[in-house]
Amino acid sequence: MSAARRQSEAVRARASATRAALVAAAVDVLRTEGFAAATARHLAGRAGCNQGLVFYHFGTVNNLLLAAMDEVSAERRARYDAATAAVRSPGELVELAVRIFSEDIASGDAALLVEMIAGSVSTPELGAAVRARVEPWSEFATDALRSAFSSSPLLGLVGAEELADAVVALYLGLELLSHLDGDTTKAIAVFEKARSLSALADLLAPGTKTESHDGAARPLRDQ
Amino acid sequence: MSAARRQSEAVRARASATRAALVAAAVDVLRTEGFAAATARHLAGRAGCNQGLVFYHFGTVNNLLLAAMDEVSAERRARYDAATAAVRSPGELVELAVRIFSEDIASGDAALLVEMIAGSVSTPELGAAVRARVEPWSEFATDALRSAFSSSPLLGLVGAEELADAVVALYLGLELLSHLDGDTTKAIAVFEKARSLSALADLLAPGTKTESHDGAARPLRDQ
DNA sequence: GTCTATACTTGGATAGAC
DNA sequence: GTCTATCCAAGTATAGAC
Repeated sequence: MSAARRQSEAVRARASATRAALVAAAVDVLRTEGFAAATARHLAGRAGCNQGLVFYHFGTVNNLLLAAMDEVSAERRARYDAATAAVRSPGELVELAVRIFSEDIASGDAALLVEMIAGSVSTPELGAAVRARVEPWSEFATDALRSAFSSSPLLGLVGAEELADAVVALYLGLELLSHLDGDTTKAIAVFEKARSLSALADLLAPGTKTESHDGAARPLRDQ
Repeated sequence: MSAARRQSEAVRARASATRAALVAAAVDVLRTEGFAAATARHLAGRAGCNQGLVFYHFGTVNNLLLAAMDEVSAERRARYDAATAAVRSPGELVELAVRIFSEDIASGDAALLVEMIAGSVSTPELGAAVRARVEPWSEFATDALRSAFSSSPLLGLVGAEELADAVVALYLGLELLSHLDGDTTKAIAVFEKARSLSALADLLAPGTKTESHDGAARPLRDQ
């Protein structure tokens, strides 16, 4: 390997580190300080690099924010997919949803989403891009519901898409309320009730493939 | 009445007209262009007056935005109170909620609320004031649920506060989704399903104080 | 690729004339 | 009370040295 080649790789690595630092800073700022605080200067400061690099690497601040969305979307998708694979009943899906909602509100991932959607109201050029990044989550929720509720009569009454949209809306709305209160009391209380309702539903629907679970999601037969 | 007195009243009237124009402009901008677009210059332009008057009358832009919140809160509260007084069953409350949600998403009142909550993330000094203006709506929803579901077993299962918070969260979340899509298709679909579910619930809960009404949710036994 | 410096724009807020 | 003029801070974006 030539010296020139080695250097070009080092340069490339540093550039990619800068890009990653900027994306990480954008994720962090969107999570904790909101859309309006996500300025080029502030993000570059957080990333420990110069303000001009935002424009060099991403062209515009908006593009950096979209890259931040993509970053967390990838993480979340991987987590969610792994978790839904183990779901075997409506009750387990509710249990999983509660866990995911709690984690995302605590981590700020939900806040990031809300801030980008709400921010895109005042930044029309973000609208389509943000929409394209939120839509997959409605589809994900729809699929998860269809799979977990396949033997339940519920989807015959309400429809998987509608229920999925309601769940996504609840996710976003609970994030707004949690931020407003500065704590997750309300969200947690809602989660608890959802849990007990779903347990009841499992009892009333003997035709489902429910197999029960302990605290988190483990099937009974493994105990 | 002295000439001086007449003039001072005219002056006062003009001042109050300016204040009202600024508040109306703030309401309009928050509804349609979002939090970030609500700047002193833009609002004054909409109100047809000078930018400095924002600070003369309200001290800060934030105070003007809070006045805008108060304005629509008063309107909405009057409308909601009148409508809930006529509610006599869970089904009617769901019907009313659907109407209110639809109206508020169409008018932008829901958007105004969402923008102020999301905007307060980046403007911490707004946090407490916005919270104080949102909290009454959770209480309103709690009262409406308690009253309409008094003879229903549902509140024994989930609790009025938790259900109210979930409803408020759904309201906020559906607004976010509706804005994102640029239409209210998803929200309307969710509403339709809520309607059919509540009709079913009314049928299954014969102990409720349902007394029928024209509209869409009339109990079967009256037909 | 990264930095410094800078041009340009927009926004919050105040002073002073009317 | 309202307007004009202005200050100052903060933002986006680019040019050019390293």
